[in-house]
Amino acid sequence: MVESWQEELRAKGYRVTPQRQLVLEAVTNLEHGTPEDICTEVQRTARGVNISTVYRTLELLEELGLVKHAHLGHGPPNYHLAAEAEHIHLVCRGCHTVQDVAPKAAAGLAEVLERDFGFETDVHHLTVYGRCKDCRAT
Amino acid sequence: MVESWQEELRAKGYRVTPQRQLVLEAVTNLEHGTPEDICTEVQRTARGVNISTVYRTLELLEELGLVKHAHLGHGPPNYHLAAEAEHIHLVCRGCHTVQDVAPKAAAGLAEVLERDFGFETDVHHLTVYGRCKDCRAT
DNA sequence: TTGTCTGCAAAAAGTTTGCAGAATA
DNA sequence: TATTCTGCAAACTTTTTGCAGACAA
Repeated sequence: MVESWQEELRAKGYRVTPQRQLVLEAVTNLEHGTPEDICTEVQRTARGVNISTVYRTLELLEELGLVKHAHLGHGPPNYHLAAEAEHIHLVCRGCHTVQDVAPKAAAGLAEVLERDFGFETDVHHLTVYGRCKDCRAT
Repeated sequence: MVESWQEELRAKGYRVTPQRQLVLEAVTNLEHGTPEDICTEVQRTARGVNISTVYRTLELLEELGLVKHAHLGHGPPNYHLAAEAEHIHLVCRGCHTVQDVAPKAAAGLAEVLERDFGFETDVHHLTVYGRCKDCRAT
């Protein structure tokens, strides 16, 4: 059976707090968000939640395997639910939009890296920079 | 004919300074380096070159197309010569080492993204996270 | 009640900017 | 000589940490 994450927290000696629930909800709602975004989202419900709590909570949730993060360029990291289907991020260096793509596009790459270098690719964390369709047209 | 970068600088109204030459040499020698690394390398030759000069110079050199940078994870960006053969970075999330790989490994990925999404992949800027051979063994 | 968690404030790390003097063209 | 460039210092942004009081178990 699948334990709830709350039970998992308690089992490990951590505590279930409103802040932790709110941060997880915010990550769920935003789909992709920076710590700053998440903090803002959380504060729509509960004012006064501190940014440092958001950082500490994201670290904890990532340790538990509930959320993951990716680096999408210059800015702060980008968090989303680990439960979401894994995907590749396409970042356009023209308009800075982020597009999600199914991981099978990178299956060949992962295979080559595995075979030739013994490298296990974390496809979920793959970010591809380039130019999107729209920016190439203009 | 190919102009030297010094002539290109002058032609654009910029000036050729010892600092700019040293930063470019440092990027050449280090192959991969953060602004901090580059600053340290430069200071082996010329003490007193300031980190802010390094940042300003890297920005200029990138604008001229002489260097490029990639984001290899949590830390600061990583600069190298644009003239170097393009390559993919494999970053191990265990030991944080960076391995360079020929871009042809990503040819299939680039092709799929081009065909299905009209996305032009900047292979040079591609960073793949995962676990290296050594870290998987232990 | 016990020990963890939070908010606050301060410290770190990385990067940018303003300005006066130094250096290039 | 006329600008551009540099070093320094200060400001800024993002993230981390220490600590005392608040809260979950």
